[in-house]
Amino acid sequence: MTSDEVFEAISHPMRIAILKELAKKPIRFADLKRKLRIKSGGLLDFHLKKMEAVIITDKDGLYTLNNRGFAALRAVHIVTNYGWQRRSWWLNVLMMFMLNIYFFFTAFEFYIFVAIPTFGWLLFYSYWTFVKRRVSLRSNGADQENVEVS
Amino acid sequence: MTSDEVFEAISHPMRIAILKELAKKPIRFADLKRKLRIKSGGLLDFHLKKMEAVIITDKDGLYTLNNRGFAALRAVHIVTNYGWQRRSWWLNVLMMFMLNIYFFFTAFEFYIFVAIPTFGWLLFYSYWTFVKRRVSLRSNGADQENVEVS
DNA sequence: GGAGGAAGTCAATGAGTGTTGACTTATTGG
DNA sequence: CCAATAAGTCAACACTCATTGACTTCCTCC
Repeated sequence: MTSDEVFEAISHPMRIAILKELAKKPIRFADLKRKLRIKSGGLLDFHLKKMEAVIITDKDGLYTLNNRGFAALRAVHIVTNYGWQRRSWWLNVLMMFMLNIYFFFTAFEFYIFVAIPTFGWLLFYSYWTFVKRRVSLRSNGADQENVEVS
Repeated sequence: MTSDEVFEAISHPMRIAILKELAKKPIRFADLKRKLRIKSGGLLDFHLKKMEAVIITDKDGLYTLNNRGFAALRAVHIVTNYGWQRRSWWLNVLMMFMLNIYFFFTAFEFYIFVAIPTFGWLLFYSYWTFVKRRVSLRSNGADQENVEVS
Protein backbone atom coordinates (compact mmCIF):
# COMPACT_ATOMS: atom_id res chain seq x y z
CA MET A 1 0.00 0.00 0.00
CA THR A 2 1.69 3.18 -1.17
CA SER A 3 0.34 6.70 -1.50
CA ASP A 4 0.19 6.61 -5.27
CA GLU A 5 -2.40 3.84 -5.00
CA VAL A 6 -4.56 6.28 -3.08
CA PHE A 7 -4.04 9.02 -5.67
CA GLU A 8 -4.80 6.51 -8.39
CA ALA A 9 -8.09 6.00 -6.57
CA ILE A 10 -8.98 9.69 -6.82
CA SER A 11 -7.43 10.78 -10.14
CA HIS A 12 -10.67 10.66 -12.13
CA PRO A 13 -13.68 13.00 -11.85
CA MET A 14 -16.14 10.14 -11.38
CA ARG A 15 -14.03 8.63 -8.63
CA ILE A 16 -13.86 11.97 -6.81
CA ALA A 17 -17.64 12.19 -7.12
CA ILE A 18 -17.94 8.68 -5.64
CA LEU A 19 -15.56 9.66 -2.81
CA LYS A 20 -17.67 12.71 -1.94
CA GLU A 21 -20.87 10.68 -2.08
CA LEU A 22 -19.49 7.99 0.22
CA ALA A 23 -18.25 10.66 2.62
CA LYS A 24 -21.87 11.68 3.26
CA LYS A 25 -22.98 8.21 4.27
CA PRO A 26 -22.54 4.52 3.37
CA ILE A 27 -24.56 3.64 0.31
CA ARG A 28 -25.66 0.70 -1.84
CA PHE A 29 -24.50 0.00 -5.40
CA ALA A 30 -27.80 0.84 -7.11
CA ASP A 31 -28.32 4.03 -5.06
CA LEU A 32 -24.84 5.25 -5.93
CA LYS A 33 -25.55 4.46 -9.57
CA ARG A 34 -28.77 6.48 -9.51
CA LYS A 35 -27.30 9.38 -7.55
CA LEU A 36 -24.40 9.88 -9.95
CA ARG A 37 -26.60 9.22 -13.01
CA ILE A 38 -24.40 6.40 -14.30
CA LYS A 39 -26.19 4.33 -16.92
CA SER A 40 -23.86 1.35 -17.03
CA GLY A 41 -23.46 -0.88 -13.99
CA GLY A 42 -20.20 -2.15 -15.43
CA LEU A 43 -18.76 1.36 -15.43
CA LEU A 44 -19.54 1.95 -11.76
CA ASP A 45 -18.11 -1.48 -10.98
CA PHE A 46 -14.93 -0.58 -12.87
CA HIS A 47 -14.40 2.62 -10.87
CA LEU A 48 -15.28 1.01 -7.54
CA LYS A 49 -12.65 -1.66 -8.22
CA LYS A 50 -10.09 1.09 -8.89
CA MET A 51 -10.94 2.56 -5.48
CA GLU A 52 -10.30 -0.63 -3.52
CA ALA A 53 -7.53 1.12 -1.54
CA VAL A 54 -9.95 3.64 -0.03
CA ILE A 55 -13.23 1.70 0.25
CA ILE A 56 -14.60 -1.13 2.35
CA THR A 57 -18.02 -2.78 2.28
CA ASP A 58 -19.52 -2.87 5.75
CA LYS A 59 -21.46 -5.71 7.37
CA ASP A 60 -24.68 -4.70 5.54
CA GLY A 61 -22.91 -4.71 2.19
CA LEU A 62 -22.90 -0.89 2.00
CA TYR A 63 -19.92 0.85 0.40
CA THR A 64 -18.05 2.88 3.02
CA LEU A 65 -14.85 4.94 3.11
CA ASN A 66 -12.00 3.59 5.22
CA ASN A 67 -9.50 5.83 7.05
CA ARG A 68 -7.45 6.12 3.92
CA GLY A 69 -10.59 7.25 2.11
CA PHE A 70 -11.11 10.10 4.55
CA ALA A 71 -7.44 11.02 4.20
CA ALA A 72 -7.98 11.09 0.43
CA LEU A 73 -11.01 13.33 0.96
CA ARG A 74 -8.89 15.76 2.94
CA ALA A 75 -6.32 15.65 0.15
CA VAL A 76 -9.04 16.58 -2.37
CA HIS A 77 -10.14 19.39 -0.08
CA ILE A 78 -6.62 20.77 0.21
CA VAL A 79 -6.03 20.73 -3.52
CA THR A 80 -9.38 22.29 -4.43
CA ASN A 81 -8.95 25.02 -1.80
CA TYR A 82 -5.26 25.68 -2.32
CA GLY A 83 -5.83 29.45 -2.48
CA TRP A 84 -7.63 29.49 0.84
CA GLN A 85 -4.61 29.60 3.16
CA ARG A 86 -3.31 32.88 1.77
CA ARG A 87 -6.69 34.60 2.07
CA SER A 88 -7.19 33.25 5.56
CA TRP A 89 -3.79 34.57 6.65
CA TRP A 90 -4.60 38.08 5.42
CA LEU A 91 -7.99 37.90 7.13
CA ASN A 92 -6.28 36.91 10.34
CA VAL A 93 -3.76 39.73 10.12
CA LEU A 94 -6.61 42.19 9.54
CA MET A 95 -8.58 40.91 12.53
CA MET A 96 -5.59 41.04 14.85
CA PHE A 97 -4.77 44.52 13.63
CA MET A 98 -8.29 45.80 14.29
CA LEU A 99 -8.34 44.19 17.72
CA ASN A 100 -5.09 45.97 18.56
CA ILE A 101 -6.38 49.31 17.28
CA TYR A 102 -9.59 48.97 19.29
CA PHE A 103 -7.91 48.19 22.59
CA PHE A 104 -5.20 50.75 22.05
CA PHE A 105 -7.71 53.59 21.81
CA THR A 106 -10.51 52.43 24.11
CA ALA A 107 -8.83 50.47 26.88
CA PHE A 108 -5.14 51.19 26.85
CA GLU A 109 -4.70 49.85 30.41
CA PHE A 110 -5.53 46.36 29.10
CA TYR A 111 -3.67 46.76 25.83
CA ILE A 112 -0.71 44.64 26.89
CA PHE A 113 -3.04 41.68 27.47
CA VAL A 114 -4.22 41.93 23.87
CA ALA A 115 -0.95 42.82 22.19
CA ILE A 116 1.10 39.93 23.54
CA PRO A 117 -1.33 37.09 22.71
CA THR A 118 -2.18 38.47 19.26
CA PHE A 119 1.48 38.98 18.45
CA GLY A 120 2.30 35.47 19.67
CA TRP A 121 -0.55 33.93 17.75
CA LEU A 122 0.38 35.76 14.57
CA LEU A 123 3.98 34.60 14.91
CA PHE A 124 2.96 30.98 15.39
CA TYR A 125 0.30 31.12 12.68
CA SER A 126 2.68 32.71 10.18
CA TYR A 127 5.30 30.07 10.88
CA TRP A 128 2.67 27.37 10.40
CA THR A 129 1.40 28.91 7.17
CA PHE A 130 4.63 29.89 5.44
CA VAL A 131 7.22 27.47 6.76
CA LYS A 132 5.27 24.33 7.55
CA ARG A 133 2.68 24.61 4.78
CA ARG A 134 4.91 26.46 2.31
CA VAL A 135 2.22 28.91 1.31
CA SER A 136 3.54 31.88 -0.65
CA LEU A 137 1.86 35.25 -0.19
CA ARG A 138 2.22 36.30 -3.79
CA SER A 139 0.50 34.31 -6.51
CA ASN A 140 2.98 32.76 -8.91
CA GLY A 141 0.63 32.81 -11.86
CA ALA A 142 -0.91 29.43 -11.29
CA ASP A 143 -3.79 30.67 -9.16
CA GLN A 144 -6.02 32.21 -11.75
CA GLU A 145 -8.55 29.68 -12.95
CA ASN A 146 -10.17 29.90 -16.37
CA VAL A 147 -7.89 32.64 -17.62
CA GLU A 148 -8.81 33.84 -21.08
CA VAL A 149 -5.92 33.53 -23.53
CA SER A 150 -6.06 35.79 -26.56
CA MET B 1 -8.23 23.41 -13.95
CA THR B 2 -9.87 20.83 -11.75
CA SER B 3 -8.48 18.88 -8.81
CA ASP B 4 -8.32 15.59 -10.70
CA GLU B 5 -5.69 17.17 -12.99
CA VAL B 6 -3.58 17.70 -9.90
CA PHE B 7 -4.09 14.12 -8.72
CA GLU B 8 -3.29 12.91 -12.22
CA ALA B 9 -0.02 14.78 -11.77
CA ILE B 10 0.86 12.84 -8.61
CA SER B 11 -0.64 9.39 -9.23
CA HIS B 12 2.63 7.74 -10.28
CA PRO B 13 5.65 6.95 -8.09
CA MET B 14 8.09 8.73 -10.39
CA ARG B 15 5.93 11.85 -10.42
CA ILE B 16 5.76 11.88 -6.62
CA ALA B 17 9.56 11.55 -6.57
CA ILE B 18 9.81 14.50 -8.96
CA LEU B 19 7.41 16.50 -6.77
CA LYS B 20 9.54 15.85 -3.67
CA GLU B 21 12.71 16.72 -5.53
CA LEU B 22 11.29 20.01 -6.81
CA ALA B 23 10.05 20.83 -3.31
CA LYS B 24 13.65 20.96 -2.10
CA LYS B 25 14.74 23.51 -4.69
CA PRO B 26 14.28 24.46 -8.35
CA ILE B 27 16.32 22.20 -10.58
CA ARG B 28 17.40 21.72 -14.20
CA PHE B 29 16.28 18.91 -16.50
CA ALA B 30 19.60 17.06 -16.58
CA ASP B 31 20.14 17.36 -12.81
CA LEU B 32 16.68 15.97 -12.14
CA LYS B 33 17.43 13.15 -14.57
CA ARG B 34 20.66 12.30 -12.77
CA LYS B 35 19.21 12.63 -9.29
CA LEU B 36 16.33 10.24 -9.97
CA ARG B 37 18.56 7.91 -12.01
CA ILE B 38 16.37 8.07 -15.09
CA LYS B 39 18.19 6.78 -18.15
CA SER B 40 15.81 8.06 -20.82
CA GLY B 41 15.33 11.78 -21.35
CA GLY B 42 12.09 11.04 -23.13
CA LEU B 43 10.67 9.37 -20.03
CA LEU B 44 11.41 12.35 -17.80
CA ASP B 45 9.93 14.61 -20.46
CA PHE B 46 6.78 12.48 -20.53
CA HIS B 47 6.28 12.73 -16.77
CA LEU B 48 7.11 16.44 -16.63
CA LYS B 49 4.46 17.05 -19.30
CA LYS B 50 1.94 15.13 -17.17
CA MET B 51 2.78 17.44 -14.28
CA GLU B 52 2.08 20.67 -16.17
CA ALA B 53 -0.68 21.54 -13.68
CA VAL B 54 1.73 21.72 -10.75
CA ILE B 55 4.99 22.94 -12.33
CA ILE B 56 6.32 26.15 -13.83
CA THR B 57 9.72 26.91 -15.30
CA ASP B 58 11.18 30.02 -13.72
CA LYS B 59 13.08 32.83 -15.41
CA ASP B 60 16.31 30.81 -15.43
CA GLY B 61 14.58 27.83 -17.03
CA LEU B 62 14.61 25.84 -13.77
CA TYR B 63 11.66 23.57 -13.00
CA THR B 64 9.77 24.86 -9.98
CA LEU B 65 6.60 23.92 -8.11
CA ASN B 66 3.72 26.37 -8.28
CA ASN B 67 1.23 26.88 -5.42
CA ARG B 68 -0.81 23.98 -6.68
CA GLY B 69 2.36 21.87 -6.55
CA PHE B 70 2.89 22.67 -2.88
CA ALA B 71 -0.78 21.88 -2.23
CA ALA B 72 -0.19 18.54 -3.98
CA LEU B 73 2.83 17.96 -1.76
CA ARG B 74 0.71 18.51 1.33
CA ALA B 75 -1.85 16.10 -0.11
CA VAL B 76 0.88 13.48 -0.52
CA HIS B 77 1.97 14.13 3.04
CA ILE B 78 -1.55 13.71 4.40
CA VAL B 79 -2.12 10.46 2.58
CA THR B 80 1.25 8.92 3.47
CA ASN B 81 0.82 9.91 7.13
CA TYR B 82 -2.87 9.10 7.46
CA GLY B 83 -2.25 7.10 10.66
CA TRP B 84 -0.40 9.96 12.28
CA GLN B 85 -3.42 11.93 13.55
CA ARG B 86 -4.66 9.12 15.77
CA ARG B 87 -1.27 8.51 17.33
CA SER B 88 -0.71 12.21 17.85
CA TRP B 89 -4.08 12.54 19.59
CA TRP B 90 -3.22 9.76 22.06
CA LEU B 91 0.19 11.32 22.67
CA ASN B 92 -1.50 14.62 23.40
CA VAL B 93 -3.97 13.07 25.81
CA LEU B 94 -1.11 11.35 27.61
CA MET B 95 0.89 14.57 27.89
CA MET B 96 -2.06 16.56 29.19
CA PHE B 97 -2.84 13.81 31.68
CA MET B 98 0.71 13.75 33.03
CA LEU B 99 0.78 17.53 33.29
CA ASN B 100 -2.41 17.42 35.35
CA ILE B 101 -1.10 14.67 37.60
CA TYR B 102 2.14 16.56 38.19
CA PHE B 103 0.50 19.85 39.16
CA PHE B 104 -2.18 18.14 41.20
CA PHE B 105 0.39 16.53 43.50
CA THR B 106 3.20 19.10 43.55
CA ALA B 107 1.52 22.48 43.21
CA PHE B 108 -2.15 22.12 43.93
CA GLU B 109 -2.54 25.87 44.48
CA PHE B 110 -1.82 26.42 40.77
CA TYR B 111 -3.71 23.37 39.59
CA ILE B 112 -6.69 25.34 38.32
CA PHE B 113 -4.41 27.29 35.95
CA VAL B 114 -3.28 24.01 34.41
CA ALA B 115 -6.56 22.11 34.43
CA ILE B 116 -8.64 24.72 32.60
CA PRO B 117 -6.27 25.37 29.67
CA THR B 118 -5.45 21.68 29.18
CA PHE B 119 -9.10 20.72 29.31
CA GLY B 120 -9.99 23.49 26.87
CA TRP B 121 -7.17 22.56 24.52
CA LEU B 122 -8.13 18.89 24.59
CA LEU B 123 -11.75 19.77 23.84
CA PHE B 124 -10.78 21.94 20.88
CA TYR B 125 -8.15 19.51 19.62
CA SER B 126 -10.54 16.56 19.85
CA TYR B 127 -13.19 18.48 17.91
CA TRP B 128 -10.60 19.35 15.27
CA THR B 129 -9.35 15.79 15.03
CA PHE B 130 -12.58 13.81 15.08
CA VAL B 131 -15.21 16.16 13.67
CA LYS B 132 -13.29 18.37 11.27
CA ARG B 133 -10.74 15.80 10.11
CA ARG B 134 -12.96 12.74 10.56
CA VAL B 135 -10.24 10.68 12.17
CA SER B 136 -11.58 7.53 13.83
CA LEU B 137 -9.83 6.28 16.95
CA ARG B 138 -10.26 2.63 16.11
CA SER B 139 -8.65 1.18 13.01
CA ASN B 140 -11.17 -0.06 10.51
CA GLY B 141 -8.90 -2.69 9.06
CA ALA B 142 -7.37 -0.52 6.39
CA ASP B 143 -4.44 0.63 8.48
CA GLN B 144 -2.31 -2.48 8.51
CA GLU B 145 0.21 -2.37 5.72
CA ASN B 146 1.66 -5.47 4.15
CA VAL B 147 -0.67 -7.84 5.96
CA GLU B 148 0.09 -11.48 5.25
CA VAL B 149 -2.94 -13.38 3.91
CA SER B 150 -2.87 -17.12 4.43
C1' DG C 1 36.05 23.30 -35.38
C1' DG C 2 34.91 19.11 -33.20
C1' DA C 3 33.53 16.58 -28.99
C1' DG C 4 30.44 16.32 -25.67
C1' DG C 5 26.85 17.65 -22.65
C1' DA C 6 22.13 19.91 -22.00
C1' DA C 7 17.44 19.89 -23.05
C1' DG C 8 14.57 18.21 -25.14
C1' DT C 9 11.26 15.99 -29.47
C1' DC C 10 9.32 12.13 -31.77
C1' DA C 11 7.79 7.44 -33.39
C1' DA C 12 6.93 2.93 -31.97
C1' DT C 13 5.02 -0.42 -28.90
C1' DG C 14 2.90 -3.22 -25.37
C1' DA C 15 0.23 -2.63 -21.30
C1' DG C 16 -3.39 -0.48 -19.00
C1' DT C 17 -7.80 2.55 -18.85
C1' DG C 18 -12.62 4.04 -19.61
C1' DT C 19 -16.86 2.81 -21.48
C1' DT C 20 -20.64 0.11 -23.46
C1' DG C 21 -23.96 -3.23 -23.47
C1' DA C 22 -25.22 -7.87 -23.02
C1' DC C 23 -25.50 -11.41 -19.65
C1' DT C 24 -25.98 -13.71 -14.83
C1' DT C 25 -27.72 -14.62 -10.31
C1' DA C 26 -30.26 -13.41 -6.13
C1' DT C 27 -33.97 -11.22 -3.91
C1' DT C 28 -38.51 -9.24 -3.42
C1' DG C 29 -43.45 -7.95 -4.24
C1' DG C 30 -47.85 -8.82 -6.44
C1' DC D 1 -44.94 -18.18 -10.55
C1' DC D 2 -43.55 -13.94 -13.01
C1' DA D 3 -41.63 -9.46 -13.44
C1' DA D 4 -38.83 -6.20 -11.75
C1' DT D 5 -34.95 -4.57 -9.32
C1' DA D 6 -30.26 -5.19 -7.27
C1' DA D 7 -25.65 -6.17 -7.78
C1' DG D 8 -22.75 -7.28 -10.24
C1' DT D 9 -19.46 -10.08 -14.29
C1' DC D 10 -17.52 -10.23 -18.76
C1' DA D 11 -15.96 -9.44 -23.66
C1' DA D 12 -14.95 -6.05 -26.79
C1' DC D 13 -13.21 -1.67 -28.29
C1' DA D 14 -10.90 2.69 -28.90
C1' DC D 15 -7.99 5.37 -26.55
C1' DT D 16 -4.31 6.72 -23.30
C1' DC D 17 0.06 5.63 -20.61
C1' DA D 18 4.73 4.35 -19.68
C1' DT D 19 8.91 3.39 -21.65
C1' DT D 20 12.66 2.99 -25.08
C1' DG D 21 15.88 4.65 -28.08
C1' DA D 22 17.06 7.34 -31.90
C1' DC D 23 17.31 12.01 -33.37
C1' DT D 24 17.77 17.32 -33.10
C1' DT D 25 19.37 21.79 -31.74
C1' DC D 26 21.85 24.67 -28.93
C1' DC D 27 25.81 25.78 -26.09
C1' DT D 28 30.43 25.44 -24.24
C1' DC D 29 35.02 23.97 -23.55
C1' DC D 30 39.52 22.39 -25.35
